[in-house]
Amino acid sequence: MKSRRASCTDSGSESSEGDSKSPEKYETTTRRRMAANARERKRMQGLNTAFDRLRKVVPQWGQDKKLSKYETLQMALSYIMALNRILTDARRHNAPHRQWLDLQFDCVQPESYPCLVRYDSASDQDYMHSSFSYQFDGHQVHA
DNA sequence: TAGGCCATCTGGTCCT
DNA sequence: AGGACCAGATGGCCTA
Repeated sequence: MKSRRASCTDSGSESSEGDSKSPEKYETTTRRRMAANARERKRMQGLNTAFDRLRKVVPQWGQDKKLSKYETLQMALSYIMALNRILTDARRHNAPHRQWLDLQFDCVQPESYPCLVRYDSASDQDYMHSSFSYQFDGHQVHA
């Protein structure tokens, strides 16, 4: 792991704030801050692990450079929409394996994932529509 | 060298 | 009280 912020110690309390406190209070505050920093690092590492897992299942079209976090989210959104569209079209055209497709289709409906897809407002819906097709370096997922 | 991306620290807020 | 989550600030690394 890269060590950033060489000027900042892990205590993070190089300021003169502690000067006005008793040594005990200062020590307690410092200890809590260090613990909080460690938790935050761990939380962010978990978040980055999740981003890495997402990158692995999202199309990259031969991009040698890994997608940024923002690009990963946009690509995932478009990718999900595209897959949904495929299922919808296949179902509409009465494709072979209709039963199987119906099952898959039901599984990807928004009501099956209320925690993942929610339109809390009209603006949310507008945002979804505006983000529907994500363009990345000339590539685009049409959905 | 500027700009993009990222890791880390930090203080605030909310929740248990 | 303490942990989780969040957003702002800061500074390092990398690339065009």
